[in-house]
Amino acid sequence: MARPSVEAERREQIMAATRRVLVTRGLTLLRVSDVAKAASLSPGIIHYYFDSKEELLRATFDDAFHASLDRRKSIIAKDEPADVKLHALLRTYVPQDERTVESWHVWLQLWTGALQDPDLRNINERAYGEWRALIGAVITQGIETGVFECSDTALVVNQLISMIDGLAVQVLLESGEITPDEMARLCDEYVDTLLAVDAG
Amino acid sequence: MARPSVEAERREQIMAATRRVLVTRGLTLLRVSDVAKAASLSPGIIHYYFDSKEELLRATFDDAFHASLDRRKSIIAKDEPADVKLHALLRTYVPQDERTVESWHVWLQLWTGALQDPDLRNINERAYGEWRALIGAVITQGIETGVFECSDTALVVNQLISMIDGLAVQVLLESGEITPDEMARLCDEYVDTLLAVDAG
Amino acid sequence: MARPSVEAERREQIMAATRRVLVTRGLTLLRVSDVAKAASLSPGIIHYYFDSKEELLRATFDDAFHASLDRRKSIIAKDEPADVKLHALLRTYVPQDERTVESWHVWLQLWTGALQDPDLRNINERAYGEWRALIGAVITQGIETGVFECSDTALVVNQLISMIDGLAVQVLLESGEITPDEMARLCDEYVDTLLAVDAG
Amino acid sequence: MARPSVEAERREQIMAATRRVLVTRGLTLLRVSDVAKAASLSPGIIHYYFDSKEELLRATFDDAFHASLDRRKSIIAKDEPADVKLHALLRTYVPQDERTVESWHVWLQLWTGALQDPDLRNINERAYGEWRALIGAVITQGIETGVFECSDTALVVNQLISMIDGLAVQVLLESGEITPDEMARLCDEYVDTLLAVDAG
DNA sequence: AATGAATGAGATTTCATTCAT
DNA sequence: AATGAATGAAATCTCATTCAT
Repeated sequence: MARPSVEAERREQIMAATRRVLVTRGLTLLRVSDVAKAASLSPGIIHYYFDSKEELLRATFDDAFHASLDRRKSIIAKDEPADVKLHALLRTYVPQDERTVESWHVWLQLWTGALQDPDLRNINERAYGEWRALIGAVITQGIETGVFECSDTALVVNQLISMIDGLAVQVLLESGEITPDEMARLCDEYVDTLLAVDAG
Repeated sequence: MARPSVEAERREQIMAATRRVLVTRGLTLLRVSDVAKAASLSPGIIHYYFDSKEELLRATFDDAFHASLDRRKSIIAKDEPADVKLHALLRTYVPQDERTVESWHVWLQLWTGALQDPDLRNINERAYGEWRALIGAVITQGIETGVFECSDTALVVNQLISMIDGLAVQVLLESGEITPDEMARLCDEYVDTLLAVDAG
Repeated sequence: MARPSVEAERREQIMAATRRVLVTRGLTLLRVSDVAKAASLSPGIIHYYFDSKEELLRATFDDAFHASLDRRKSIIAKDEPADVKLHALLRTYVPQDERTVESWHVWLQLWTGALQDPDLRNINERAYGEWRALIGAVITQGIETGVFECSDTALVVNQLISMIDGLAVQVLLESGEITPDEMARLCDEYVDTLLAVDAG
Repeated sequence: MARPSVEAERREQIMAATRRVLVTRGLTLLRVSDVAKAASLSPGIIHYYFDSKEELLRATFDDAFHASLDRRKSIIAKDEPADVKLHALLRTYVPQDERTVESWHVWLQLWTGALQDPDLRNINERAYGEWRALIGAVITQGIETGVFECSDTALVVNQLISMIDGLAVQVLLESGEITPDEMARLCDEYVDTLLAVDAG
């Protein structure tokens, strides 16, 4: 059997390096040579696998979004009560471990890049669609199983997702007020208040 | 009599141009020569008033934050019921008019810049402190005058601000789901639900 | 009586400032604005008195040379024995006091400038002609009055002047070996050995 | 087999070009792009091998000093009488051939650069230490073999070196009086007079 | 596949000079 | 006479991209 193409592996290696450089230097200061160094490769080879710096970034953003989604999908696939799953899902958004911090950095850089780039806006749009569906599914399941009560699921989903985004930014910026724990608490409280069965 | 120093005026002119370029090109693509052109000035003069590109951006971010704050302060200084003022305040955050869109662009670029720059993180930290105080004051006034009911003001303030931030991002990215109107509705609903007098 | 033109005074003020900047920053790094600052004037006025930076430097070099010469002429005009005058003259070349150090800085910058500029080479040529005549006159006087003995005055003059130049460079460069005192000693010894009456 | 690193060769190529530009334009007017053109390279590559213009100049000065020293060492290593070697050595300092002229240009630029730069002063200090040792060794050898007579070797060495420096400056500045031949004669006469065996 | 040297366009920054006041 | 703001050409330096090996 032919050895599986090194291409996929090398592309992943380069995108992983790109994510790390996005954390350490940000989109504005990112150089192709930084990525090469972070991947322990030569600058030249980057352009063998990616047509341009722009293409590299687009691919990295797209890849990061799919990886994030897959991670979350595995949580809601579990056979557990909806409220347990929702709180577990919320935890995965708190930038505490290195991987989550990295994901958020990539995401913030995507936002600013997307302000000027329709392709990146497109990635953002698809991503948010998926996330709304994901969280919406858990809430719906909760309503059906009687652990949640909610008259406007879409509204809660959008409020919750935007709250998560805004809180994550402050955590990343090392806000004294919004620590990772406080972010978790604020999200939990929102869910408990808005979706409580005996709220009425 | 000495003519009034042109310095303050010229600095403001350059920072206004910087804000416009931040909207059209973003932080990553912003060139000093773009700013000069936008300000109808020669490239050299930018460095006469700002030591470096970095310094120019820092000053622009700082200035934009103070201007934003002043605009909002004038709203809550008015002699109106707290709920009216709160909803009016929320409206000022919806990126609908050009000035608000510009403010949000500047703010998003500040976030990503701040991820790598302690000075910018500092500006963010001060800004959020002020905004929490501002919104907190309106809610407190509402509680005292009986139009709001709330057991944990700080929690609501933080949830509300983060929700605004997250929603604004999606509006700027031209999300099909989160339009300016929808952003306004989501904020209004949150306030009406969480601070309603007869919520219990 | 009309107040004497401010022009001569202002030109001297600017050239003095130029000399100071030549000491602190050197020819390569000298900026017109540095000179203006050192003279407590605005950058614009420099070009009112000097057509260009080049002209300013040429004038400064020329002026410095004449001032140096005048200072030395006053020494040999004194009514003293030739050997006393020669040793006194040698002392004035040792970069010990601030004015002499400044003169030498100006002179070294003239050398490097002159390597590419015929006008400056011309100043150098005239200056060395004058200095040879000056020192030659003292030695001749010494021979006539019997305190010196020398068969080739021109040779000694040229050896002595070049030695002074080479030693001054090392003193300015803070050589550990060639201190100001050592420079003085080396010059004195040369004169005492080469011009001694009973040398034969 | 790995091709031999191009780095050493390229650096030497660039420093050689730098020396040529120092001759034609001098330190003040030297541009990185001039060096690139003189080396038949693109401007960008200069900064690939040297961090900055300043670093390039420092390296060039350092390299030139070592090359000069090596050239002279090969002379005194020969098996010849000390007086022959000393006169041969003196000849190498007369700016007659292109290479010697270039060396002196570089050296004069080093002096003026060193007036403001401790690193360059350090190079000068080391260089003069070596040169004193070199000439001192030849004179000592001459004394031991009976061709020279001298009671204070250090004094003669310092007088001779400074005389060489001062004379070379005037030759470079195309003095009518100090031609290359006259420089050689003045040095020879000094040595013959001061080190003559039957001087006493 | 991979390297890393090389290119060259373009960015920031500097600064002599000009000019309105 | 003098200021200092403004210009604009040119300098240093950066870096995406190419290419010979």
